[in-house]
This record gives sequence, structure tokens and C-alpha cells, in this order.
Amino acid sequence: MNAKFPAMSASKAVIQNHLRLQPLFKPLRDETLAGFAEYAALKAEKKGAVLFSAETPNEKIYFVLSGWVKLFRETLAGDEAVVDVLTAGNFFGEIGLSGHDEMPYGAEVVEDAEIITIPRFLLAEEIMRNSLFGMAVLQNMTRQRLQRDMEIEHRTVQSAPQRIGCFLLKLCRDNTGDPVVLHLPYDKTVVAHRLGMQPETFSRALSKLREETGLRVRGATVEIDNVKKLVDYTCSACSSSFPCED
Amino acid sequence: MNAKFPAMSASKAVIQNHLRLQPLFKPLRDETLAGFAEYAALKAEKKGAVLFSAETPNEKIYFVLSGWVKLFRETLAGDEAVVDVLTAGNFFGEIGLSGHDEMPYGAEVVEDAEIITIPRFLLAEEIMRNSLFGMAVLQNMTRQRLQRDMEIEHRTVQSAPQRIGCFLLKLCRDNTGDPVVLHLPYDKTVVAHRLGMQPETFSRALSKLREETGLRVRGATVEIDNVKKLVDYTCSACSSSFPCED
DNA sequence: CTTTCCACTTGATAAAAGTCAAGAAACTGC
DNA sequence: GCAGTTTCTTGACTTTTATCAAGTGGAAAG
Repeated sequence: MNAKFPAMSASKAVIQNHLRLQPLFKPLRDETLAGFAEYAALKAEKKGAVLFSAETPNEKIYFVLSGWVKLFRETLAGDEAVVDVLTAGNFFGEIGLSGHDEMPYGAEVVEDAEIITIPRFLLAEEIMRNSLFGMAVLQNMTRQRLQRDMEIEHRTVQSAPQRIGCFLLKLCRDNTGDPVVLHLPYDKTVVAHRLGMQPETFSRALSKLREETGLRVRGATVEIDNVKKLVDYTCSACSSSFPCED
Repeated sequence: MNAKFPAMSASKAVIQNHLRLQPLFKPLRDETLAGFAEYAALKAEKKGAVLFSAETPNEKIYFVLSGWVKLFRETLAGDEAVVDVLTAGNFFGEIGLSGHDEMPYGAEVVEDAEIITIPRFLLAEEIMRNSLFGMAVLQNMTRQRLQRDMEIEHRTVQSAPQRIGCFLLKLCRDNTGDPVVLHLPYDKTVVAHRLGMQPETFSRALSKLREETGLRVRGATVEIDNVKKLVDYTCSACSSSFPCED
């Protein structure tokens, strides 16, 4: 129940509208979404907020409406591995649907975000009731696993500059034709860890990429004059070819 | 287990018995399994056999009964990234259930294997019909995604000797108490690529591990006198602690 | 028994990435 | 606009891993 957050929580109708726009919920009827909205909460979270830590029990699924959230694991030695960074249209915490009471990772907001949480038992029930919805959840999980497979490949066969190139290419997939101007969606430090490298390495690798492909960087803004050149440099060390779907 | 089947399909009853033992099929009734067996095929495959290549359309799900199968991706430059190596109780090709016509990876037998194939449409139908089965498939996919998350973490925060240590610890999870004697389930070259390193690096890293933790190696046989020492050396660079499930 | 082949090891060297430290640039809050 | 903090960059150096090349050893075939 969201009555606890009068300042932050939106009306159920607003929440229901947001839920209707989630791709995952396409197979659901309005009555079902209304039921979800009844127990859901919408909250604005500031950069730096920790949504939950690893190893803590968790009962909720989190839908990102805007902003960016980092999922990460931390070792005893203090090293951090960023597993994913999510934005609008993505969700997380769905691991709980498979009986994991504890989250296997922590979640931290890296750019101011709006997030809807839904108790996971509601989704679990609906999966059993509606096999179309179950299939949608399965397909989503499958897509995520494939993304992880790609990530493993990237980290074994691509160099640091190539991984950055791949990251940039994903950002300019909508844009067509040179030149492309884009800006990094979150701090370079986070991008670095997202790509499995140290911030210093990121900085140097970006310089290398600049020399190799003629792109220009100023702060968080990147201008790509020649996308093809970037594709040639980057995608030679990959099993799929640009434009690669997720 | 090591019965040598001719390279032709076994009787349906035999296949059905094998299917009954698959953990994934626990929620299914015998009549359903009989239907699967009707269209399934059991085949003995030799080391080196290629089951399918990446980018080829595929209509089947593969269940490994014995032996080992490597799933891998290859880049234009010829580098290979091993995504997973599977044995009895595992299956693959289930990506097809989510509408991918082409396999995103290739599959090669790395130790003589017995494999059952089932047309994927049968499973797809059953997922829609039986939500318990759908949930089982979802849970399996979730487990796989978590494994990939772990893999990504390992490759970013563990050194080569530590990754080998982690691999060995997974192999001796059943064994309790020192000393543990085990032998590598497949060629060292494959283990190396499975762990994301070159064979030369594997060889040297194993020597390092030997010096650090006092284990002994002769060919494919590894003797661990002090498991705790190995755990201390390896698991300090990991977010979970031994014995880690999966 | 010997030849052949393949998997593995070892050595020398190069390349890539991490670490530590210092400085520059960008952003914040007054 | 300025002080202070954070983020990013750069330099010097170390460590780790890859690469290339030459062996070694063991299993299978003749």
C-alpha cells in the first residue's frame, strides 16, 4: 500500500498508466493492471540512492520509468563488478520470481530515477494464471541471458577501446547518417565499470578510440563523424555485426 | 551410463525413460513425455562432432545425457569465446523457444556424448498449456542468467589462477574432507577457453596455483590436500563464498 | 617397438590493463 | 563568483595476460 508516502506516491490511476506502457505488461488486461497498481508504489530516487544491497531479502520487482540504475556485485576484497545498468523500460528484482529470497546483487541509482515497485507475489500469481504473460517473462529472461552471453564474449575478445566503441554504437543505433552527436547517459566512472575496466583505462582507451576513428569528445558529449569507421574498428572483434540487436 | 548406442535412434521407451529423469520434466505427466518421445531422437556423438554452427536456423532442443558439449561464439577475426560447457542434466537450444530462429552460438562435442533432441514446438506448446512446466523453464533460464552474472564477475575481479581455483572447487563440491582427488572432465585447452584465457596462460596459472595452495597435478588428475587453503586463495576475490551454489 | 600426432609446457618477448600519485577540469553550494 | 568537492585525465611504473616459437611427453596407429 502506498498510503505511507503521501508526498511521493502518485495516484493509482497514474501508476496504472505507467504500468500499461511497460512492454512486459502488454499481454495483461486493464483489470489485472489495476490490481497491480493497488499494491504498487511510485517513487522518485536521487542519484546515489541505494535501492537494496546484495544478500538482503527482497519481495519487490522494480520497474524503471526514467533515469539509470546500476546492478552490481562486490567481493570481499572490495572490488566491484557492474552486472548491468538499466533505464526506462527495464526492470529488475525478477530473480525473486524463481524462489531466490536474497538478491544476488545490489542496486544503486546512478542518475535521478523514477521507479515503480510491485510485490513480486502478484507477478508470480499472474504468471501461473496467464501463460501468455508467463511466456513474456520467459522471453525477457531469455533476452537477458543472451545479452550476458554477448557481454562475456565482449570481455574476452574485445580490447578496451573496442568495448567503448561497441557501447557508443548501441547509443547511436536510432540515429541514422553521419555525423552523430550523443552524450554519455551516466558518469564515465560508471561506464568504465559497466564495461569491466578501471576509470583510468577508460580514459586512455577513449583517447585511443579518438585517434583511431576520428571521433571527438568534450566532457560527456561525443561526436562521431564517421560511423562506418567506428563500426570497422569495433565490430571486427565480435561475433555479430552492426547493427546488432541487443 | 557408458552404454554404446549405435548412431541411430533408440526405442521410444528408452528415450521416454531418459526424459523422465530430466529435472526440467518433473512437472510433466507420462503421457506428455510419451508424446515428446514420439518425435525425439537419441544419438551418440563423438568428440569433435559439431552439432550446429552459429547463425544456422534450428528447430530442436538438445538434452545432454552424458559427455560434454561446448557452446561458443566466434568473431570475424577468428577468436573464440566459450560461453558454457554442458554435461548430463543440462540442455541447450532453448533460446529458440523465444522466437530466435538462428542459434546465437555454435555447439561442439568435447567429450563423447549421448544427446536427445526434441523439436522445440512440442516444448513451446507444453509451456503454454502447463504453467507449472512454464515456470520450470523460466526458473531454469533464471538460473542460467545468474550463472552468467557470476561468470562476468569472475572475469572482471578474479585473476587467472583464481578462476582455475574456482573451477576446481566446483568440481569437488560433492567430496567432503581432505584430500580430494579429481580429474579434469575435458581437455585443458577447453577448460582454458571456458575460463576466458589462453592455453599457455592456463598452464602457467595452474603452476602458480600449485605453488600457492599446495595442490598437485599430474596430467588431468588434480589432488587437493588442503581445500581450505584453496578456498582462501580463490574466494577472496568473489562476491559469494564457498560452497557457492552454482 | 617405433613413429606420428596432438595436447601440453616452457621460454622470451610484447601488449594490455591495473595501480599509485598528482594535477586539471567540471560541478556544487553558498 | 569563489571555495570546495568530485570527477576525470595524465604520467610513471608494475602486473597480468597474450603472442610467438620451440620443445616435451604421452597416447594411438602402424
